[in-house]
Amino acid sequence: MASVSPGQLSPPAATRTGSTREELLIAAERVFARHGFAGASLDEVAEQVGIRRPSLLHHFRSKRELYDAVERRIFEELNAHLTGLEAEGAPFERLMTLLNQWLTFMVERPTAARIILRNSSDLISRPADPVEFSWRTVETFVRLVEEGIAAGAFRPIKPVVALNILGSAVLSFVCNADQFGHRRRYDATGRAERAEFESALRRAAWGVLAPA
Amino acid sequence: MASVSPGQLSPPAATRTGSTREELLIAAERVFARHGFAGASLDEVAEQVGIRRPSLLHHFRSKRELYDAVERRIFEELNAHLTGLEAEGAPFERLMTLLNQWLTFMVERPTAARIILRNSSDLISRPADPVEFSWRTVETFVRLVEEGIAAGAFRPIKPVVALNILGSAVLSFVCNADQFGHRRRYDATGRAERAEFESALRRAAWGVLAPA
DNA sequence: CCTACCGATCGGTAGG
DNA sequence: CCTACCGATCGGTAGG
Repeated sequence: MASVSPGQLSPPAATRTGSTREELLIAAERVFARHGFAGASLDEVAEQVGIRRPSLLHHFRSKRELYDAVERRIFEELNAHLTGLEAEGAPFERLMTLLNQWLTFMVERPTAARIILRNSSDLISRPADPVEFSWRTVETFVRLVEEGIAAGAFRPIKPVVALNILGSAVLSFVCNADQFGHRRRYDATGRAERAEFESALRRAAWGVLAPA
Repeated sequence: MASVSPGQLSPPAATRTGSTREELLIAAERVFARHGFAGASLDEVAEQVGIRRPSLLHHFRSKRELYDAVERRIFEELNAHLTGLEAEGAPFERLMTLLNQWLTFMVERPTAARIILRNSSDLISRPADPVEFSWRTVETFVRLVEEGIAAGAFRPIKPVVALNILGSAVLSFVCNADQFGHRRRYDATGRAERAEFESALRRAAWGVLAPA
């Protein structure tokens, strides 16, 4: 399967690291994040890897399949990034650990944040169940909230209400850095900006969840 | 300009209320909300009004111009929907008035919520300044926060941080009703659901803004 | 991994 | 307001 065709250029990835499939997923995440599913073109993805579209379609049989693989990969790596949630800490601290790990992941990977946020605004992107890939992420959050309620540490709130407020805040912080006009632009990767947001997010979470 | 062509059917809008331009804007908002800018087709918009695409392009010279008109209309009507903000109430109550009016508007007009939320995930949709249409809405929120800070009623927080958390919460509440899987589906127009969200949003806002 | 090709759909224009 | 048409681009396939 090793290619020996002479016309191989592969300008983007110097020294050709990783498998072609992996390179395609990375390029596709970038392209889907920028243009959305409908606006993305397979030609652009293939070009970034230095191959042609039919070769891409040898690895992924359709645009939908490529998109699904990108999304699955994002949530797998997000979940793999989580640690310390099973510990015996206080429910609120465990929830903030989760939120801060989400935040770290999204800040370092804004393409993922864009793709996940778009899931909220795209009605029909998912043919079947919209949680096909995100359910584990959602369940982790919901479980922490439910355990906190059961322990009397949180008020009895519907977990998705808290998720709507706190989860979308993380995504918006990352995605909106350039969306409020040049006068209000900020750097989501900046230390001070992150610290201010993290502390505001913590206070929001406490307001939402603190027992009455 | 009154059309007398015999092939006129106009099945969607019975009794032909409103101008064609107005009908096009309504249909376009629905189509753009569902498919996004790239995924929307002018044929679908025209068909919903009972005309052909070239006739649509007589009213709006391009897809971009149509989209811009939809977005401008949304923010105009959102701003027109606001009342009681100049009153002499406490800063926090004025801010909650604003947020609750946003919430009412978005719940009653989920197509607008979807289009605005997509502005966060679409990087390149706006050629020039991303706040071309939303700046007045953003400024209203920012001003209320700044006045609250000046009055000592709020802690000194960067207004966009509060906007990221509280504004996106409103949009997510409306847009995510069906995005957490059928087991966690909710009705964003329901009285109880709204009441629970509104109270959680208020507590989140207080957590974010309350003086240290 | 490629070239060559397919049908479908797109936004937009010409002209009346 | 229409029909007819334009070039461009799309996802996907054939075949090697």
